[in-house]
Amino acid sequence: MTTNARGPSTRTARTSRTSAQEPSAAALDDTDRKLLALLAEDATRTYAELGKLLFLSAPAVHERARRLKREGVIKATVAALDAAKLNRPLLAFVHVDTTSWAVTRQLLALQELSDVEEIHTVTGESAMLLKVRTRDTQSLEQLLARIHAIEGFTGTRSYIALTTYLERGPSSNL
Amino acid sequence: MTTNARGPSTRTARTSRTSAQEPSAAALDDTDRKLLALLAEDATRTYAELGKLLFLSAPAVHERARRLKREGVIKATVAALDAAKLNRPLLAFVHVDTTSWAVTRQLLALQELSDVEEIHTVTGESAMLLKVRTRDTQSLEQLLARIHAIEGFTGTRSYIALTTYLERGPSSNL
DNA sequence: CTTGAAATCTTATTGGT
DNA sequence: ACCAATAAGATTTCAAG
Repeated sequence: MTTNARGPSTRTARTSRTSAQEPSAAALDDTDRKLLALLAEDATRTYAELGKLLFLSAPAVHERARRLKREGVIKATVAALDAAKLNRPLLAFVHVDTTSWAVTRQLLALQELSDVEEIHTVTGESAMLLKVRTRDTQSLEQLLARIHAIEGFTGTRSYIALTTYLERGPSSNL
Repeated sequence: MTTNARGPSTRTARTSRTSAQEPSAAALDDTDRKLLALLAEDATRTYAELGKLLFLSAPAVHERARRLKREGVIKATVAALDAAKLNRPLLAFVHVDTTSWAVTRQLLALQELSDVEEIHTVTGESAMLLKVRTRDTQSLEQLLARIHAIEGFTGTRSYIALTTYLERGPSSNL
């Protein structure tokens, strides 16, 4: 009988149907979450390196990664670009107050603009929230002018970011 | 003499010093921007495939990608995770009104929480803006309670996202 | 799941145009 | 600056325990 240094009773939570998860939520064990955290930080690591960090073999890591991609937990592997280096140092959050929800469709046309990073409908006094990144204040003004050209909203309020202390994607809890 | 189908006079804007760019901005030509857009969308493509799309050879693409990483335009290559699959379906933007800037330091401790995705100081009536993603409204309430435990702020206003129509990172203009 | 190994593909480099 | 070809390395897949 061989002693297993990395835990003989590693239960896989995936196979246990103890609690019915929400429809869109995936069943993940601690190793999955640790792997996701590592890949969310740097996806260029080799499976051998990941295996070392996770105390697993390379093929095992590969299989997990494949499953997570297939299940959609990993949506994509993308390059994270530096906005400042792309001549977009000005980050702003724009609240758009609309009178009717019909205006929403008009605002969706803004996703064509590369200045616009996020478009959400939100609760509260404003109906929509935009995260935009422009070259300078003039570019921001042009964008606001374009929004103002659309009929059916009360106005906009812009919050310009002075310093960004943290900016990352969704991370797994562990 | 051979006819070059992909444009014989492809000027490289990199070598021309026509306009003094801002210190942190990198000099990029159209091919660079197109490459960045492709990598920002899907970084798992092979250099051969990228070469096809850019009408370049694999080594040429590789050299450009290497330079862009070295210059910091490409900060990292990361896995984009699905927040809903990670049991974080609730997205909210929290405006924090503070009386003094000294409170900023306290709020920076929040970056330890995996719920918090972004922390900015902003102009306008509120001093700080947080982008948070929680499992449910109760988790959001706990987070807000933690913020309220800090002294020296007027209050918070939360905007809960109902639908996210667009969410992407910084993209290159072309 | 692990180990080991083989096949395939990608990446990195060299020299040449 | 790009291309072609080579060399090196990684990923992926398979088999056996």
